[in-house]
Amino acid sequence: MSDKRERILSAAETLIARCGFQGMSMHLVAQHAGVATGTIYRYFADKETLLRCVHEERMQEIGNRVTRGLDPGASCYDQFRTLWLNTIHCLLDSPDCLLYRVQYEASPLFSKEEDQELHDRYFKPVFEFFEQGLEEGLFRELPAEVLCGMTLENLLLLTQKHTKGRIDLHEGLYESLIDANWNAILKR
Amino acid sequence: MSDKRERILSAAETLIARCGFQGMSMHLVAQHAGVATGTIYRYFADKETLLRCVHEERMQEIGNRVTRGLDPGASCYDQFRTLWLNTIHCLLDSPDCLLYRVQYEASPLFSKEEDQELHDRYFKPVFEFFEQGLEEGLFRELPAEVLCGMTLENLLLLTQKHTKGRIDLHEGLYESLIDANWNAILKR
Amino acid sequence: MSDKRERILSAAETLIARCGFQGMSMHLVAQHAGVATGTIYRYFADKETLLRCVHEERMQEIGNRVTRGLDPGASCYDQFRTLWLNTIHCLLDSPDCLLYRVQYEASPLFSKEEDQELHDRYFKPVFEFFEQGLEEGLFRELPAEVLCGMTLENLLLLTQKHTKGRIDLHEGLYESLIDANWNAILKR
Amino acid sequence: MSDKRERILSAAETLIARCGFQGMSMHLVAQHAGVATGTIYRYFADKETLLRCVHEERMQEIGNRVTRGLDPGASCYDQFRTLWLNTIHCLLDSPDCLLYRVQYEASPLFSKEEDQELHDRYFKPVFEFFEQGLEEGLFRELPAEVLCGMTLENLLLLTQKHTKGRIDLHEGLYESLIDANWNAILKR
DNA sequence: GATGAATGAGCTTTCATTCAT
DNA sequence: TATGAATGAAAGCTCATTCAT
Repeated sequence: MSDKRERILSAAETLIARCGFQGMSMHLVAQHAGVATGTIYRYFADKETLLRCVHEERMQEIGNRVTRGLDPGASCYDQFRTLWLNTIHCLLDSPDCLLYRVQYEASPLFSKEEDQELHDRYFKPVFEFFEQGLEEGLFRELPAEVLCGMTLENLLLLTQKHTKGRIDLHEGLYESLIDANWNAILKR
Repeated sequence: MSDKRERILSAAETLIARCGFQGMSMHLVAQHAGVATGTIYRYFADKETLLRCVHEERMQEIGNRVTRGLDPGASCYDQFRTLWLNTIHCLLDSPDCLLYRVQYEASPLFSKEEDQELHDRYFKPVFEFFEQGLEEGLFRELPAEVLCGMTLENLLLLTQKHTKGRIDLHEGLYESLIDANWNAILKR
Repeated sequence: MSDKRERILSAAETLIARCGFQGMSMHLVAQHAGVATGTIYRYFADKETLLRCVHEERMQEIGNRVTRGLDPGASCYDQFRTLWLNTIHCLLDSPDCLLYRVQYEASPLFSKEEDQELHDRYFKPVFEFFEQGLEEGLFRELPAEVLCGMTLENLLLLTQKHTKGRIDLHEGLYESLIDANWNAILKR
Repeated sequence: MSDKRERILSAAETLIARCGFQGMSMHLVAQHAGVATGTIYRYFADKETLLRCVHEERMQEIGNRVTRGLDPGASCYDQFRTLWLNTIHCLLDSPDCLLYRVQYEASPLFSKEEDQELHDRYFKPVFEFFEQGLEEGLFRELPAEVLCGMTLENLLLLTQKHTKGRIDLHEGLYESLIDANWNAILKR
């Protein structure tokens, strides 16, 4: 039953976040998942493959959460709010995912091509939103990737600071932050 | 002679950048530094300590580069431009440093307290700048850490995208980016 | 149905020849035989037993081929020719079999007693031939095993050299080789 | 001190002979040699390299023993006797070496080219002897490799039978065996 | 101080064998 | 009977660390 596959993936994610990429030993993953070491290899060819699968699964999940409820017919600003709030909720809910992603992308496993493909697959609606705003002449003439980086991925840094305890990201700040990010990309 | 200490630190730095956090073995460091394996342990208690020292060195260097030429007497906007340009140059010059930092901060070595201390020590002028702007009522009423995150650390993401080849960060974009970041934090 | 037993034995044989003694995994055998892993254990107690059975099958087959067409009523020299030609044809036809046997006999599986028994069972006519020649006073007074070793098993070495490409064993050499081997054992 | 290298090689050889090629684990080798597992890897890159080194060392040793005291000025028959006696003594003295060699040559490690090179290096005088006999018109017109196989390597089989307890190779048989082998290759 | 050979715990991975279905 | 997912001992190998020189 694929229940085991899930448990292995989940155990791997947790351990990477907790012990770092190096600290994630297959033995530990097996223990946390409640299976024998050999069992992991029934589901994943090797450690690298397991790591890649964790990555892809998480990317998909994040993509889904960030674009949830996005209505292409709504006003540009409303769509922006939806994306922004989805993003911050997603990031605050699963801080492990941050630690994991950052390590994955810094590791030798990571390849530009694969990354591009995953983004295209799971974050397409996000980029389409920014492209649309550009076409309407609403946003600064900067690549959609840049606009996205300055307003949404940006939140990765803030939530990391929050997790580290250096800032306190409470709801009271959201409106000001949304406004700040919106003003950053608005054409003047 | 502390010449050896320097060579060890430098070798470690190079190896982390080249082979990743995991690829940096003490044996390799010794070889690159031209010393015996055991010699490293005269200068650093263990691998963890060596890694921490490399980290601190890097933080100091980056702090220096980012605040270089910052004139507290200049106009707020001019100071902002200086910080912004210093930051982007620093990040584009040493993309390895990004990969390194990200791995370090995600690793179990990293502690909030130590991190706070390093920031206080090496990035004080940066935070003082934002504090000053806040006092003058020029910036949005958000924590200095947040303002800094949205405008300078923000560039970490953009340069990472640049390195990955997903955007092209040429000088032609700088003015628009500075303007975007400046507008983000300006009180309205 | 014992059809499965046959398929398992055959798969094992093929795999040993192709991948070597070490490369033969039970899983692979099962796959090649088109049965489940566990099924093998219905027919053979364990890997060792399977290996022993493959060995015995091979010995029997070789025994059959070597003694094929041997006529106890024919002249001693004619019988010798028959054995010699059968042997070289058998060895050249299945060079894998050599590699297999050599590995088997060198392995801890191999026991003197078992080996003796197999020889008695499958190569009896060969030894009887040499015994008969001895009784007739035709051959040197050496143990039949020695006579056989010097003239027939001997060919194992030559065919191995042939397989390794160090000599070229073409039919043109056969008469001279038969003559050489015959002269070796002839009493003078 | 290279004392350890010797101990490791020797332990490996013994274990291969005793437990078979597969039974020789690096852990066991380390134990028998009285060193730590990691120590083996200071002297040999990996298991394969260790195995190759054992092979080469033994080939050299056997080459030396077989050609010991060979006098190119002596009569052809005397030289033959020297080679023959050297060979049988060498083979009977170190039966491990047989088990080892046979397994090595049957393994995937073995390459024709490497084998050829080792033979050229360590058994040159043996082949030169047979070549000389051929030039003098003394021997049958068969490749030197074949003549050597029929008379000397041939003894490998006999000593194996001896070790297995199927024949008893005592000195009383030597003269008859030498004569048999000599007659086999002599031109008539 | 400096060396680097030696250590051995710990890593990833394989595979003969079992057993619930 | 037959299955094949699951097991876990054991394999080859690495590397942070020590210590006799």
